Amino acid sequence: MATKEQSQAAPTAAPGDPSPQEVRYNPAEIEARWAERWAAQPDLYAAEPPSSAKPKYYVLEMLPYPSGQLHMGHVRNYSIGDALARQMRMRGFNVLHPMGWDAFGLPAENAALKNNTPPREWTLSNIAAMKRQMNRIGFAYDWSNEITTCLPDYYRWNQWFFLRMFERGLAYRKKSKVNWCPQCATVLANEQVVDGCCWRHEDQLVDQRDLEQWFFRITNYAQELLDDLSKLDGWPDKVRTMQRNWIGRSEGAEIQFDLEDASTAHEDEDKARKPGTALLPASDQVKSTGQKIAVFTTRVDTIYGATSLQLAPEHPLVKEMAAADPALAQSVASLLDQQKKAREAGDVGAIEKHGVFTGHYAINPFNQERLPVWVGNYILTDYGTGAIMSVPAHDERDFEFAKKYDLEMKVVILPRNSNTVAENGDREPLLPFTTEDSLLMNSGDFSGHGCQEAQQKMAAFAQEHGFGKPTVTFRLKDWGVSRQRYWGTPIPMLYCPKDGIVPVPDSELPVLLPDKIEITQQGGSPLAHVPEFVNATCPKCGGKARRETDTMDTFVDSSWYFYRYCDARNDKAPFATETVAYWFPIDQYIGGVEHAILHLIYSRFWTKVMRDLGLIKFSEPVDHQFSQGMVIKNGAKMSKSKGNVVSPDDMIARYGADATRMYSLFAAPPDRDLDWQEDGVAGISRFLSRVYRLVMKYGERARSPRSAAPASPSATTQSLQRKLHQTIRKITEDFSGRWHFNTDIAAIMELVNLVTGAEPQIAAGEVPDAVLADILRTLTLLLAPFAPYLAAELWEYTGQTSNLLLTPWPKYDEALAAEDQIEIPVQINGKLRSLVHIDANATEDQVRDAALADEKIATILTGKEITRIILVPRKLVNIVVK
RNA sequence: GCCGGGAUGGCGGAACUGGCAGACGCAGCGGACUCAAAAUCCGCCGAGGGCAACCUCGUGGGGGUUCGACCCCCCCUCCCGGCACCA
Repeated sequence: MATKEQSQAAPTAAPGDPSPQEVRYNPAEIEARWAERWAAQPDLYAAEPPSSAKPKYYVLEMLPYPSGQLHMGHVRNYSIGDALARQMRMRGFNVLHPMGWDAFGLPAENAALKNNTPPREWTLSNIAAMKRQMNRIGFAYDWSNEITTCLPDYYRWNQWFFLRMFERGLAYRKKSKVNWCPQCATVLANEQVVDGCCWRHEDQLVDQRDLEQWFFRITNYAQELLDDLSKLDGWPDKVRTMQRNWIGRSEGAEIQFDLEDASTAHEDEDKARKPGTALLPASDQVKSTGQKIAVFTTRVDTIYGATSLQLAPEHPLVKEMAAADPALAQSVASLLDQQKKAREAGDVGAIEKHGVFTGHYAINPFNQERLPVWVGNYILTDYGTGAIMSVPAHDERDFEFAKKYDLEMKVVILPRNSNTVAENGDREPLLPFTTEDSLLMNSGDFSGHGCQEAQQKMAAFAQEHGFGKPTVTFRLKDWGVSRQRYWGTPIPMLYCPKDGIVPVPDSELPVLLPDKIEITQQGGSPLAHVPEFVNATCPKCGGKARRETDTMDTFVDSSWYFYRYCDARNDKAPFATETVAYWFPIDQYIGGVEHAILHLIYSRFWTKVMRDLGLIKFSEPVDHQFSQGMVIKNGAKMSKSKGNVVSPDDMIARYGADATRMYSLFAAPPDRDLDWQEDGVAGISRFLSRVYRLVMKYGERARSPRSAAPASPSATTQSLQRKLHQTIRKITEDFSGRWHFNTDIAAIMELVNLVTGAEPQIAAGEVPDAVLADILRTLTLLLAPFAPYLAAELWEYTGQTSNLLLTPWPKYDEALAAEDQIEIPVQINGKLRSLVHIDANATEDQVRDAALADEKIATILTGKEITRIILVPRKLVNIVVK
């Protein structure tokens, strides 16, 4: 692929002996020329089919939303992946390195409103622009597998999966309270609500609305999603911890409390409204209403300390009670109102606790005590059963609440090493003692047991007697996927007056998203205003049916896109099973940590569903996951609102793509935040310029070596070769896991500095041309993953005609890399006092003798008594004296 | 509050397994080249002291383990990220 004409077309690349002034690194010219050559070979970076004899390697970067502009975060993400993909290819792997577009989503609709541009056009032109940018930077993508999620050949498979999930009960419809963003005019998943606000509109408080919605039953997989985290050794602990917390497994017990019949419960209304005094044993006359209140607790061992039940304001029983009690209805309403106001005032997390006594009592099944039933604003509706038993003595929140409303507290847990209540204080708060070394008291037959033991016994007891059971609760909730938006995948469902909810038959897929639609700001689903879309025929009865007008959450698109990359043009199935079996799991996935819980949980869920559908045979899609740090500037994440955005285009125009991407790898290790400093890019550009001039200067000697290697190499030759092989070793080892590209680039700089420093010796003929040629070519190969344009240019200049991308990665020679002389620090009492130079193979005795013989050391040691000498082979000598 | 991650020169960072703290780059200073500037090249560049050889101090703070600690242990401060009334 390298042609003489092209390299000679470069004004600075004329062979001969250009003087330094004439040779100038011109990235714009070099990069434009190579970009053109690469563009002419569309399959340059294509993966080989599964029949390839090479081992496979799937490197994946998170696909971008096509906003129209790459930002520095993308550049960093993709530079990491590209360096890896290029190196793995040079190391002989069959590399799949695809790219695509997460192309559905709200911004397209907003743009449509603003500029009157159809979302499809807007999106596709953004994609074209970003693809140009990516090619300009020189990312080695296999575009033959490009996917665009907003096109029917992709989203039809979203619909296909939806139908499969519907068949298995994994997609279901229910009316539920959902998070509603007034600005987006749509529902948000729990994962898209941040601090009570919309993830896209930081100041927009999320409303709660009751809507019929489609859900994916991700909770069916909660335990497996949790368990499998421990197998993901190639994932950062941070991400695994975040997912573990998000899934939020709690072991405990569910206990049923009988609700007392209000008509017989209390004769004295006043007394009833002061529930603190009402903790009486249930008398025989008390009748159960037959209604039960189920409570979830992780501390059933404290149940003898329960002094009330607390229901969430939205609890169904509260609604029932309020219906019969206008005063209560009013109180509950004001409770909710207060809560809403507090949230609007910006309170997130815990707000002040309020509660209302319902006038009802429930019976503690363990001791038959009557417990007043309250409504508490601190009880979460959608966690556990939406009701708790309140144990003020041993729970901080219950304590706070009980103090405020003057409810009784009963101490039932004592630390093992104390005997009396007094010793632990009636002091406040009587907070939960650690369960390991505490015992139950005042707990009937369970008194004296350790907490953990009691928890098991009491849950079992409840189960035996039919009023409870051990249970596990998850924080994770089912994934609400309905969105009242236009620009998304239509949900392939029909509503027939006769047959109810009817799935669209596979043969009618895809349900096409209509192109012609007027986007307006009115609430609800835009598709509902398109009669051609809404009006359909019921496949069961042939009568009129109405189409579902909501579209799918765009996280559906990204939950399985990396499977489609393996077989993107398949029109019979989402992918061919064998092809995916070859490429999966993804060897390395790289992306921002902001996707640690949303995307990375959904896609794990999707994989497990696909396994259960028989499409794949494994349970986890990603072998190694890497979360790169953010790109920040002046101490803040780059953002339009902060005005600290640096445009990749600017950087490329000024310093070239090589310098820009290389700086993004040099300025910090990839997992840490990167502080963007333009002077640093200039520094990399200077370095590349030095490399360029060096190769230009000696390229001719590399092309046609005149001097052969002499029998015994000069000291300069040896030191250059040593450094060269040390550098190959360092970078090769680093790529297999450590990924400290910043120090790899620094190592290349050191090598270049050493060669530059040896120019007088090179000029004096001390370094044979063959060695020089080897150094320059190897340097070029080492540079290739980081600065592919310059590497390609120099590779050709040194007379190589092979495709750099497929040229084998250099191998290092341990013998050449080995130091023959080493420097050993000599310490006295741990303080550095001298350095001795000694043969690398010196024995311990020789090292010790050399250290003691050292002039400085000998002087300091005069008159001192040596008590010990510590000798670390090849590392140091430490002489301990009195 | 809970769970992660972090704090090293003027700045970004290096030191891989407890063994020379500050690699590499940026900024700065001095010099060469130039009529001059840019570019390039060479030198210096943690703090304090000393004419110098050198000495002392130094990795957020305090303690500890060790012949030896940026690294391990205990306590504390601050910064970043995630979760947050999850019973």
